[in-house]
Amino acid sequence: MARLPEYLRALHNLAETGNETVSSEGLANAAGVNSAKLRKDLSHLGSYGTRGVGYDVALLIEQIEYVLGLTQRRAVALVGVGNLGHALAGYDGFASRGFRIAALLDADPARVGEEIHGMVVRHVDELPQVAAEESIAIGVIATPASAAQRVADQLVAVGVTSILNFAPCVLSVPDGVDVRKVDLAIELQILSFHEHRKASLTGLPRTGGSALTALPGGLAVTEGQEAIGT
Amino acid sequence: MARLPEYLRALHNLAETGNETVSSEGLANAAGVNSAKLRKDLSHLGSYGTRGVGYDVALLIEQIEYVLGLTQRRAVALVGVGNLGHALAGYDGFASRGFRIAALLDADPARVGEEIHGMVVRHVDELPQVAAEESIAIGVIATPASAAQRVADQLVAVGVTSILNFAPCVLSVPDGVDVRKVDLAIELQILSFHEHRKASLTGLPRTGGSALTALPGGLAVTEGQEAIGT
DNA sequence: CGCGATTTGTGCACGTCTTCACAAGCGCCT
DNA sequence: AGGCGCTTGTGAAGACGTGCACAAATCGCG
Repeated sequence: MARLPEYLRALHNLAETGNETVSSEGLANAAGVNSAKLRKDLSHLGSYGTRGVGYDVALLIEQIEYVLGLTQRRAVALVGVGNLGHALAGYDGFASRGFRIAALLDADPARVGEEIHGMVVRHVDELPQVAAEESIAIGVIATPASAAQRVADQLVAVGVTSILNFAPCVLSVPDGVDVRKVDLAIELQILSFHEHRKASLTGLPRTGGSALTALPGGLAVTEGQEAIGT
Repeated sequence: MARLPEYLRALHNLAETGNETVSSEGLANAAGVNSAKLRKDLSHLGSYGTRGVGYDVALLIEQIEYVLGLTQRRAVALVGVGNLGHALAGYDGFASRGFRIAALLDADPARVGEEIHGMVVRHVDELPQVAAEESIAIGVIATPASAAQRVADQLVAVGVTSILNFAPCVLSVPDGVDVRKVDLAIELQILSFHEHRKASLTGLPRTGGSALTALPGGLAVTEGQEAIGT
C-alpha cells in the first residue's frame, strides 16, 4: 500500500518520543487516517499486534521497513541539476530515510564537473559507467519536460526499473518499469480548484453561470485532510 | 477531479503543436489515461464535445481553466526558503501555469533580507502585513517538519484556506481549509516497495520468508503508469 | 437529401476501497 | 482462577471509481 511509508514516518516519530507500543487509534491519528483502515492495512502484512495492548513500535518499524525494501540502502541516480534537481540533491529526507544519491547527472556540458553538495555532476551519457559502478535501483528525473522521455529511455537502458518523474509530461516505459510522477504545478492547480469551488458557493451564487461551479455530487474533497481538530 | 490539471497540460501541448480539435482517444493518450474515463470526466463539467469530431482544444482549455479557477492568477506565499523552498521559488512551472509567488517567508532571521530570484525574504511573522498587501489564496510550506504546524496555524490565521505541505508531517487545520501533502521521500519509498516486490518474485522465491513479500491480491501497481508502449 | 463513418455521452456491471460493528483474544486486577 | 476492560482482526455493507459497450448525434460525401 501507498500508506505504509506514512505509517513508518509516524512510527519513527513515536519511537523517538519514547513510546514502546501504540494502539491502532494512536497510530492512525499520527498518520492522519482512519483506525480501521490502518488495522486492515497492517493485517495485510500478517502483522504482529497484541489485542488489548496494541502494536510494538520497534517491531512494526522493522516489519514495514522490510516490506518496503528499506533494509538495504538504495542507490538513486538523479538526472537534471537545475533548480529542482539542485534542491533534491541536498534534500536531507532522502539520506535519512533509506536512500543514497549515488550520482548527479546532467545533459548540459556546462554543468558537468560542477560540485553540488559534495558530489560532482557527470554527463548523462555516462549513465552506463555509473550503473556499472553502483547498482542503481531508482532514477529521478528532474529535467525539463522536453528531455524527460529521452532520459527515461536511457535509465531503462541501463536497467533502472523505478523512476520518479518531476517533469510535467507522460513517460512511456516498457512493461515492468514503474513510474511515479510528481508535478508541483498540478498540486497547486488542484488547490486552486478547491479555492474556486469554495469561493463560488460562499459569496456569489453565480445564478447565470454554467454547471461548472456546482459540479454534481461526489466532488467533495476526498484527498488531503480536512479538519482533524486542533 | 484531480485529473483535470493533467488534461490541461496535455491540451496546452496539443494547442502548441497546432491542433484545433482532439478526440477523446487522442487526449487520453496524451494524458496517460483511459479514453472512457476522460470522456466521463469531461462530461461532468457539462462539456462541449462534438460527436463525430471531438473536442475543440481552445474551448476545452478555457473551460478547464475556468473550473480550476485559473482565470485569475493566484498569489502564493512560500514559507521556508531552505533547500527545497529555494528551488520552489525559482520553479518556472508555477509562473507559467497560473500562479505567482507573492512572498517568500522564513523564520530564520539570518535569512530575512536575502534576495532569491528577485524576491526579498521576509520574516514569517510579517504574514499579516503580506496578506494585507495581497490577497494570498494559497500557502506553501517548505519548512522542516518541526515548524510546519506552527506555520500552518499562522497561514490559517491570516485567512489562507489552501495549503500545500512539503514537510513530512500531518497538519491539523480547521474545517474548510484544504491541505495537500507532497512528501518526496515517501514517493521514493513507494518505488522501493515495488523494487523489493519485483526483486523477490523474480530471483529468490524466499521460501522461508513471511507472507510479507507475497502480499495477497490487490497489490498490483495501481498508481503511476506501467507500460504504454513506445 | 440520405447514408455511412466517426466520436461523444452514458447506462451498467464489476472490482476495489472504505467504514462500521462486532467477535475473538489478551492482560490486569481482584 | 475468573471476570472485566481494552484492543486487534475481520466479516459485511456501502460508497466509489473504472471500463466496457452501445445508443445518440454530427459531419462529409455521393
